[in-house]
Amino acid sequence: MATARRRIGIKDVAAAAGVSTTTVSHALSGKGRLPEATRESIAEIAAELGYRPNTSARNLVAGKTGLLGITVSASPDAPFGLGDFDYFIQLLSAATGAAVEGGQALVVEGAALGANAFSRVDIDGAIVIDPVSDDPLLASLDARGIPIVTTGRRDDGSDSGTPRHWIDNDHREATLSILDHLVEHGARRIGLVSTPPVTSYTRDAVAGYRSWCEATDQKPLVAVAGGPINEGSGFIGAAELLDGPDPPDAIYATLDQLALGVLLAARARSIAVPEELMVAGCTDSHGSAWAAPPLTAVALNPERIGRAAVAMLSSLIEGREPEVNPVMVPTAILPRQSTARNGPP
Amino acid sequence: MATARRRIGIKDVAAAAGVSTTTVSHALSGKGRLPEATRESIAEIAAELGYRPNTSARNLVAGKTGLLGITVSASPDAPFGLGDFDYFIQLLSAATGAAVEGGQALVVEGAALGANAFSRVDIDGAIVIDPVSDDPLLASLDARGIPIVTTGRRDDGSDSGTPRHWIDNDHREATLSILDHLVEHGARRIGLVSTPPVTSYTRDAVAGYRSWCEATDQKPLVAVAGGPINEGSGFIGAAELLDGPDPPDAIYATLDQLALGVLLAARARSIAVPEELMVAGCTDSHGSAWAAPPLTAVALNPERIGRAAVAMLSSLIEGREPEVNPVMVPTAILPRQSTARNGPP
DNA sequence: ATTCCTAACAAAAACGTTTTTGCATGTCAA
DNA sequence: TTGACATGCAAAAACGTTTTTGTTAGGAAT
Repeated sequence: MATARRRIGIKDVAAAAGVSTTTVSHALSGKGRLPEATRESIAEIAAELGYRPNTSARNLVAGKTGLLGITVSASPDAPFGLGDFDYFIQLLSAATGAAVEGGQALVVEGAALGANAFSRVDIDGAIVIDPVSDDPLLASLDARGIPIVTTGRRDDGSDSGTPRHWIDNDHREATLSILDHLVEHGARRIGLVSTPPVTSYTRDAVAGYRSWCEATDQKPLVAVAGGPINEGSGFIGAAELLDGPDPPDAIYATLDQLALGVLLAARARSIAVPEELMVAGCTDSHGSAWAAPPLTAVALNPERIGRAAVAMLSSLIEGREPEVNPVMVPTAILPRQSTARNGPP
Repeated sequence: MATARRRIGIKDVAAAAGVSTTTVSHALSGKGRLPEATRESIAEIAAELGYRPNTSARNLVAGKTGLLGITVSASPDAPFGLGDFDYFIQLLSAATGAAVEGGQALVVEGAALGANAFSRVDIDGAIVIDPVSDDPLLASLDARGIPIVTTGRRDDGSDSGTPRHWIDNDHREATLSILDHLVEHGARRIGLVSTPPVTSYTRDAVAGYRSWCEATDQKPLVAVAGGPINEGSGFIGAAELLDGPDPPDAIYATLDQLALGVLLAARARSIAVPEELMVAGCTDSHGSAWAAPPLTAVALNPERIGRAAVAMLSSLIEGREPEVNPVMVPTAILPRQSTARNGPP
């Protein structure tokens, strides 16, 4: 019954409209010189017939693949999966949504691939999340001439002349404001637990913390959690501070996973949170929200970051310089019980 | 300095090898009739030149888009995001990985799109996760003649004659074994908290539970948690059982989120877990692992499901009937503290 | 010696678009 | 009245493959 009907092509539209394929193409793309009336009538016929242009054919003449790539940069010392962090999930979801809405296909590559990412599938451009210092992936993409948008700034020693495009939060500012938040709630001595400074957000947070220490005339109290990025590392980092000669009464961790580890370290020592120790982390997550007690977090707006990255990359691929670059996405503090020492959060 | 060099095409290879493009194509694809020696030498030259076939051109002649789609089916009454469930994330990661390894591009569509999913981006085939009854998306894909692999079985009343392809766990068996696990650990009265039976896994779990009740001569004790799938619904469902005339001393929830809600309900009533109430949930997640106490879970192996789905869909697209269909993926019980009433989990 | 077959390759068509070039026709200015 | 120029459209080339259809040379069979 259901006649296996051919897909409607530009030729069918042309035939139906009594014009050439050239004219249809021009009418639909807005190029060429055609009277508005012709354009409209052709567009109408195309819509009636349910014409959908063949993407492969388009890509072929455009010399594009029609694919955007997204991956997260990873340091070889600290491997992790895309699903390990709520932040990535939210960013990816948003990016995926934005791409699909724009009729673009976005392919996600796992983190563990290093420079081999995007070697199997050809892409028109790439979004690289949180680039670590001198990631060979970036060099490889640069060499292939593939446009890149990073989420967080890239740092490869010599600024190689190529213009940079990125989305970022103001992590320095965010750090200052969470420190203020802690002080407001009664903190007297604030320690920092961070990952090694391989990403711009870590460097920014540490820089913010140090400048705050200088301004308030305190000695920085920093633990760098090496190894895998998880609760265990946070636990160890927190232990270093809590068991040290100058234990803090508040800790800010540059990642939610670390903050959860700090919470565990406090529990192991029967230190009451937030009464004896306030804890806050960067990046909100299910884990932070459901922790005991719930963790105050710096929200980074990964949804906006993801959408902005796709938009910026699309511009680049079309050969337009993006209107705004870099894009700065605002942060916000989500006050929860873990910092509610004086009254409600 | 870096000469912006053209991309190597099949013509370049042909020229370098002193043969026609036809011969190169045949040599590389294994088709046509060529002596092995010629094939090899051409392959070598192609590799030397770094030849990579243009995907768009290939797709154009093949009449394909080169894209696989994946989305999760959602009931309009219970909307959720892709990132809401660890299960999806793990499945998606695995599917993405499998696709990329196979040189395929997989595009992820959000859940909230309903039948509109895949209307913006053309795909060669689709993976639909946990299809809900009579999802219009499936009908729409069927109508467009797009091959479908489902994760979990589809149920659309009349079996419409079209052959079905799916990956699944044996949820009935899994349910029986977790019930056994609970009994072994001292449960006397086991209740079930489930979502409405719109997916095959829910129907299977409920069916398993009911047959177990029948076999053990008990009256089923079931709470159906409507509305959004989250801890709140689990809380309400658990309340219904715990505050009822026949309160259970163990609850199995068909989703980890519900199980977390059960935990909260127990805490709200000062019911000790696992001493007074054992709790287990289907699907492992970060939340389950980090809950207080950690939740015993039925692991579903989403990684294997995701990879199998991509493999099966690829077969279908190439026009081959998959070797195994359906694919059944084994489950396992992850014993944790929430069911450790008698001795260690 | 002719015919027939096969091996080894090449020429050309096809896929569905976009883009470039070309060709009428009409309008306006000189 | 003749060029110059704009307008409205079509023909044809191009994108990089795969696939279909030849073509040639050589060997075997008659």
